[in-house]
Amino acid sequence: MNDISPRVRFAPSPTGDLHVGNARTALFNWLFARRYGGRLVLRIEDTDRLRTSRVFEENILADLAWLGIDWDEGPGRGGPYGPYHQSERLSLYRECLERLIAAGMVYPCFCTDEELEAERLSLLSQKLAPRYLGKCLGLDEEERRRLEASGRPAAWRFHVPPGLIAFHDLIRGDMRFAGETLGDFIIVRSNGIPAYNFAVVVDDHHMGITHVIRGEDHLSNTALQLLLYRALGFAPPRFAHHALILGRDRAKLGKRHGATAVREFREQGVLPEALVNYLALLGSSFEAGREFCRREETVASFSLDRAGKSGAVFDEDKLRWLNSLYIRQEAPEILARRMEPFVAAAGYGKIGVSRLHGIIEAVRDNINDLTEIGDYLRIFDDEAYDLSPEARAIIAGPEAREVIASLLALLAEPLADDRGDPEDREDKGGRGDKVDPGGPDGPVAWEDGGGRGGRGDRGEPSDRGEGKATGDRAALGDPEAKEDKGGRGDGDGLGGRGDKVDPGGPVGPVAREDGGDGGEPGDLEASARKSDGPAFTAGSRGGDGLAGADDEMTPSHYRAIIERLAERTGRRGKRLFLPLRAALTGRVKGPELDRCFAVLGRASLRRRLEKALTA
RNA sequence: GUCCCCAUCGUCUAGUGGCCUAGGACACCGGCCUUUCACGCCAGUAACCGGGGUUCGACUCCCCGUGGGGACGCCA
Repeated sequence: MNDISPRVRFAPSPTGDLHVGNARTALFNWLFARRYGGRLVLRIEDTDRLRTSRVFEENILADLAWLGIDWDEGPGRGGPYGPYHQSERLSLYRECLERLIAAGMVYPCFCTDEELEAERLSLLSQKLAPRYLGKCLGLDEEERRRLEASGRPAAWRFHVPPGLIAFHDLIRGDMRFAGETLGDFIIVRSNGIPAYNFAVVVDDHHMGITHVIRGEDHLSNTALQLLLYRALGFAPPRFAHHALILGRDRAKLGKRHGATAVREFREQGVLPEALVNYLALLGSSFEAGREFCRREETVASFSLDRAGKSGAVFDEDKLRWLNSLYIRQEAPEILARRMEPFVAAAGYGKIGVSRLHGIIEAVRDNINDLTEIGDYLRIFDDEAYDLSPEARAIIAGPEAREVIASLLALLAEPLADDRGDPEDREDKGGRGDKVDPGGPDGPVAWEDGGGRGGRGDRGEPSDRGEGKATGDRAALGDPEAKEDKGGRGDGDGLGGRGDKVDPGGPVGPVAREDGGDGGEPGDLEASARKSDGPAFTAGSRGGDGLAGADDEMTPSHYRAIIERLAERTGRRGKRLFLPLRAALTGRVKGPELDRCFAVLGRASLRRRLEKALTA
């Protein structure tokens, strides 16, 4: 075993959910261990019998796992320094206590809570620091024996010797405390269970911890612990105290500041990668002013001396911003899987995979957290179709009705007209819009693809980079395809009202247009955006109102249709789009309209337009 | 109250004596792009807590104030 490699630990007490502050401490330790090839020990500090709960412990472990913070030794993993629950290490503490008793460095204290409280108040009223004055230290043998005989339980206090206690903190520099100001503290309670400072020292030493990285709120405990190391003859580890996370009011982040538990963020649709990124960034900084930094890179560049010394306010806006970045570049399959619980929560648990992918691809640029998918699922759900007051107001205008009616008419026209040969457009290079939807100037869009690197998903270009032609079923390079039962390639006719036809449906490739090549690290934030989505074609039946499009019209087809609509009505811009958006989605904002069209499909489109007209 | 820590835009930060007329990001505000909102792109508003030193020269070093935070439990 090499003594060079550091051993750090994260030691939560299972008395509540994992708080982001603690999660950040855990992350720092994890980062430190990974960065320097050390080991992370997870130790459960369950010495507070009343508040400790098994459920909390399980939740904490689950939250750490969710964050991707794994430990090398500890619950569930074992290790050579176990057990890893303090409640199972009582004999060890007992031994150490005996040694201190033998050395005469501790004494039994018979003071009651009331006595202690009275002393505290008295000191406070004299404007003195509240601390134990050592009443029981002066007990003579006889009194001591009498108290013991009376059955009064005694706690053990460590007698703090006068003198300077100095140490070097890896983050804050040289630190010094005067022993005189400390007051004797309890190391073993009257119920025989060790108190925090004692258990920590005994465990950190016996577990071979080399670096203690924890919050600044433990700074003053360090002095006490150092005294214990000295008394026990243990070599102390190195210490690093990071600043705390603050709430908007600059006070230590707590319950009154809203969401503070990792669990809550998870429920709010925050991705673990985003939270980890944010926590690593908070009160610190990556090199070169980077903000978006994946785990691996964070590990590679991690250093204790990049940690700031002052408290940092937790900024949910920034967390959400990072989250939106991760949502936008996450591989579709993974994103879809992450969305599952939220989709189910919105009541669409049975939606078809390809259908879901289509919707996700259409809206991912519009959402900042996973819960927002619910809204969009509803928008695309025919059964939930409903006009918001704003939408209703827009549709009420005669001009709007005219636009809607025109689109309806246009949709009724022979398909041949607006359907083109979709193949190829979104090929990697982006160029391709051949489509030519029946009109002279076909859509000229999608010219962006070209030089812009893609969305820079460093790492997993292949999963999404291959823009696939849409019309062609064969092209489903979509890995997810298999999940769609029987993606048999039915004819492309729109003849069949999709519902019945082919449940598995042609799976629209979920890929995005961009070339996966782009992405040098760092360009994500500036990556190219617009892409013409895939054809959100026919979907599997969901059993809910999200049957899916009944044809294979792609966004580009619809662009062409919209173009013609513009010609016919002479309306452009918001005078054209707003009524359409309102009528189709019932909302005034949302994903690009052509994508919405494609997701809905022609039949649904018509039904909605008709409904809007009669609304 | 005592002890300890901290102090650059609203927020997170870069800055380690001259490169600073202080840089980046979020948020905000404009503009552009998109035949619409959003996304994206471009630009803008906005900070060195105060006072003394040290120095040829301080955001950077020292001291004192002030402000904020943390700790003062038989919680961890």
